[in-house]
Amino acid sequence: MATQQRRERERAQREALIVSAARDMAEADGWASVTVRRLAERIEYSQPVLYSHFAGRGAIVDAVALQGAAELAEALERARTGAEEGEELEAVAQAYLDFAAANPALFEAMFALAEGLEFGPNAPDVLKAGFAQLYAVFAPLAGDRDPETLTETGWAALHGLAVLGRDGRLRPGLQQDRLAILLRQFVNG
Amino acid sequence: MATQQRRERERAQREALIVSAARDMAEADGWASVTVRRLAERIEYSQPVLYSHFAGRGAIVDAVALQGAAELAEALERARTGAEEGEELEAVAQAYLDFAAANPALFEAMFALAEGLEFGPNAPDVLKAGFAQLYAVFAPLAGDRDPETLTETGWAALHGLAVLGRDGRLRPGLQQDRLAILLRQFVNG
DNA sequence: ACACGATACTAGCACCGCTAGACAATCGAG
DNA sequence: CTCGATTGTCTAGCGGTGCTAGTATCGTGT
Repeated sequence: MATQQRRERERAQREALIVSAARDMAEADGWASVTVRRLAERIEYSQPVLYSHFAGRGAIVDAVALQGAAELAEALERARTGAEEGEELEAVAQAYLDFAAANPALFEAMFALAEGLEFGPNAPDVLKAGFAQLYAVFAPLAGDRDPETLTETGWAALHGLAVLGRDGRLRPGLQQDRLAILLRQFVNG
Repeated sequence: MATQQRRERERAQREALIVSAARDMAEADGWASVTVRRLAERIEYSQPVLYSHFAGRGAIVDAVALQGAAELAEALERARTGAEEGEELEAVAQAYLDFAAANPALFEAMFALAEGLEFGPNAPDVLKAGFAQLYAVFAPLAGDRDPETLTETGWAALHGLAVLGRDGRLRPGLQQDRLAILLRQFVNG
């Protein structure tokens, strides 16, 4: 019946609403302030409704993290394909740092909070897509070394810059300089 | 009076007991399982006693993080001074990764949980001491670049390797290869 | 011996994640 | 069109959390 489809559509819409509300709240006041109660009030439903969509609070965080992974992959791809020839690495790396700086709570969900977000061989496609973007710019530098290992190394270096920078553990205002240093190490190695 | 001193000594001892108990529990079952109630039961005191030592649960985490910073600084220094000439960088970098792998909960406290742990100019001495160890091995590679910025970059790269590796986001068993790649980029740059 | 100050405790607050059971709205069969 | 059945939502409440006010107890100095 058509009614059934409308139901499912509305349900999917509400699920998206939950995820985006959680994300907004986290980005505004931190993940600690994202409680199931407040989230329920925000979307104007009672708490059990949330549990009909997600297994628990953790699953909501996971959903936000997954959304973040998708957006990150997209941002990296946009940066790479939109870059001048020969400047893809700089563009992608910059996009990674920009993404982390622009969406700190989202980044936190992806790399600190999410428990059910699998990496490795069984990782969701969006994660693999993100890694593929990094691979596309790092692998050409591998030479005789394993390109995947080199990509992992480059990613980790970039990631460290992002997280330490976000937490105020590196001197502010010098992120560009650090990125320049890092990339020079990689293109010259 | 001498009694007063004994009191203070016992008090300091109990404070250390709290910190080490929290650390042990976190390392054994994760930080989520470190609740004030369980911690109180573990040290065989009631909860308010904890609050006479620390402002709250967060302050206990901070104390653990500070202890971790001290141990990390010590481990790095030991690695550096104990290394063969010319291999200080490898030794220190390896020590950093080993420390993160051996004390995941401690590392989490330091870089994800601690809220009251200041970095930058007002950072506690132990943190500066740790950075100084990194500076000692990275700065010589700076050439015409700012040695502090290069150190920050090297630290970040190393840190990224540590955290992504710890969370299972890089293929296991290849940490050595990645470190080798990373260091080669830095010594050749 | 006794009053006093320090110290630890019991009990309870508001809030958390989560869920059982009651209730209402919608659907399909006759 | 009516009436069970099913689906969906809500109210209320459980155990646990961080934290604290008020009470009792203990050791101390006079």
